[in-house]
Amino acid sequence: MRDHTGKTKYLLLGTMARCPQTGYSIKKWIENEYSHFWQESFGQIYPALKELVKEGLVESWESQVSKGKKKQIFYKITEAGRGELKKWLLEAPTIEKLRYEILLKVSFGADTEPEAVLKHLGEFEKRNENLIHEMDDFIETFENLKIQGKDYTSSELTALCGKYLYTAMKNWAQEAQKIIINRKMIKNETKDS
Amino acid sequence: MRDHTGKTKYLLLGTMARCPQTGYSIKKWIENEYSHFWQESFGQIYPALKELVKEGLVESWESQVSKGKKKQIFYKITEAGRGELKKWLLEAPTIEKLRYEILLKVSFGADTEPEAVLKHLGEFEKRNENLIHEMDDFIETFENLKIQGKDYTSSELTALCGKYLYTAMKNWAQEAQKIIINRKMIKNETKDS
DNA sequence: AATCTCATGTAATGGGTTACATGATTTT
DNA sequence: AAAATCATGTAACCCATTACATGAGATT
Repeated sequence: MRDHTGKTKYLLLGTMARCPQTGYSIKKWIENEYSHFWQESFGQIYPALKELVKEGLVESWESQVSKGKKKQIFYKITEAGRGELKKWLLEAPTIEKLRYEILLKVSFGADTEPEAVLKHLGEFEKRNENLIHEMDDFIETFENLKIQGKDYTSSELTALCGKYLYTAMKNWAQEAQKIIINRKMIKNETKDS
Repeated sequence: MRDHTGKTKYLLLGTMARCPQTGYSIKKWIENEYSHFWQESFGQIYPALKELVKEGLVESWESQVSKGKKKQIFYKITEAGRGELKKWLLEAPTIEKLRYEILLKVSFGADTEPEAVLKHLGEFEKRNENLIHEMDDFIETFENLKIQGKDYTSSELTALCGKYLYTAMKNWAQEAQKIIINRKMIKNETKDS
């Protein structure tokens, strides 16, 4: 009885905890809400949904294929599903493994290709700056919605995490550029003297 | 002529750019130097090394199996290998995909299981705090080595990135806990009144 | 008419970890 | 003598992305 789905299963259950979903709506939801920290493809989602039905954690039904309606399969979390979700929520999250290719390039190239590395760092800085703005916009939107009485705490927390993370990366990129430039200057001085 | 190895290839070339290595020494090197931002398993490293030899990017030789010496296979980067490494260094690094399971849990659980989420966040905060200290120790070590004339810029840059990142995550975790607690209090007040 | 988005799905491939196998040498 | 570390490697498995296939409905 293996799993085939890793954490996908719980992500699906989590989105369904709010309201019934289709595979497609879940995909869109993840893209909007989590794309910065999580991603799922259709190749994962559709088989995982079927698996969840088999396990009795969700129920499904097809939408009436009447005029002007395309086929849709809706999925709703069951009580057993809520139990499974809660069980997972109580477990300690696994420690994330990061893979920042830019760090490898900085690491290997700061000495041999400083110009290229500086360019990468500059672009990295800019990208993170843009992401910070994105997060700010998100947060503002949520603030406005909150005034209208709706609750967007969890979306806000996610966006806030993004803001902190991207700010850190932007600042690091700036600092790293300074260090590399400094080092280059020292080298050149030594060479000249 | 496919690749089978993703970025592993370049990591191997990068480590060999400094000095010849064995598969084992590369593994240890990565664990010490990059474990926070990159990881490779033997199952990746050994086949990739053979592939690199086939491609003419590295040369290999076995150490003499004389008394008190176990078999080791050394790998040295070739000129073609350096060319390949440089080519990769000039390319823009791919955008990293993050997967923070804790964010999913915060997202799904802030409402239904606030206590569990607060616990996760507390542990996340502590873990990141420890990592900050680790990074500080690294940086200090490098500073001392620098006084002795050695160059550890790239290691320093990596550690600095870690410091920035882990600090951001620690701060976010603190902030997130505050927000959740606040929200719980407001909810309870509303209920009481 | 063409194209875009909605909607569901499968197969191939890629990339990576884990478990296993083997054996020497070093440390306790 | 036992355990840990050094050292190399393979096979199984897992997880995920990408490409492909299909077709309806909406838009340009």
